[in-house]
Amino acid sequence: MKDLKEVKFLLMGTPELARDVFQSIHQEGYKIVGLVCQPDTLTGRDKTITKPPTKIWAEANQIPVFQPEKIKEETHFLDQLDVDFILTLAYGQIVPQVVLDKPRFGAFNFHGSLLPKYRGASPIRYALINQEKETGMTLMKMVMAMDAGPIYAMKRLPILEDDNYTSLLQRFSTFTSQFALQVLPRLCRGELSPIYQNEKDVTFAPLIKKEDEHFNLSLPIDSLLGWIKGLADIPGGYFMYGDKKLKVFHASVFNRSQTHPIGTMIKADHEGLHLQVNGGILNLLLVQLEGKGKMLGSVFGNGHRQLQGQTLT
RNA sequence: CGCGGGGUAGAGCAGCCUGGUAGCUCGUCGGGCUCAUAACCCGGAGGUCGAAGGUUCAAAUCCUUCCCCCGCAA
Repeated sequence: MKDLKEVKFLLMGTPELARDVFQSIHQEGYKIVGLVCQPDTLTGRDKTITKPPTKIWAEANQIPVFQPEKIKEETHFLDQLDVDFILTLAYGQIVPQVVLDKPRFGAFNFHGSLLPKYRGASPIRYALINQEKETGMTLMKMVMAMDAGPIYAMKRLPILEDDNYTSLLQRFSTFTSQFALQVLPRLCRGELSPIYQNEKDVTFAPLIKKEDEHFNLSLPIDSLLGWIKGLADIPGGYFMYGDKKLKVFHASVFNRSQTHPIGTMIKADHEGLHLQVNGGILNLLLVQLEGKGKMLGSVFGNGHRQLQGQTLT
């Protein structure tokens, strides 16, 4: 490959993380021939049309945008394109083989885990849920099986003690941008060699479903804390208090004693909220009752002292 | 007009159904106790009850309209 600036990339990605990384690639001077992202959606109580972050960025930079409803069935947008590499990052749809075959030098994916761990839709969240000490980004060649292709490059990222999904995602943004800029020149020149994934070490990070947002009180306290971190701040997991959701965005282990039935709100006053869970007491530090605003556990407890002694489910 | 919850002192809540001189906790200010304190005791300040209109002798409370916040659904 003569000049890196002549290599034609087709980018595929939808959320903020993809936008930030794509922006770095673009600013570095790489030639972007198009962006593929999820369709616009109607969002919010007033149903306003929301464009994906990557689309907003692409439009601002005069990059052609393609938003197939189902890329499995709509690939005609490829006809007009001349593509050397496809780079995917959190696109949101399974990419069919006919698309993977389009680029001259292959389709590659940035996946937010240390493959072969956490194949699937939610690798970053699952690293938090399982209380991993580190995660990372993997550049891999795309094959039809989800996240199963050979690894071309990988970079590790430590997970901090007080990380949640929001903070970790934010660090992933700059981290992945750097990683991409380091690795793209070598990819273009064909200097990276594939390492096949060891199927024995494969684990999965499936899409987080609605019901997963309801915390499972039978889980041990550390696991529960992992779920709180993995779901915060968006969408935020919850316990049920009566028929209302009580979201918990931040919590800590108060102690590891078990003196009450699981789910008992041992303490609810201006000093805080203490919830008995399996194997310890959780100090709920940032909560939100359905219909109300987000507030500190101590502030919420101050106005809801009747919660003391009640049971969450 | 997608469904639902809510807007009451600086903060978080109760009161509203069954109209009648606005209450609780925290904070704040002053005093007391104490070696001391974020602890405890006593006292005070602070509210046009989201906005406008209506019903009534009387509206936080009932009716109408509007504004704003939040959960869900998409």
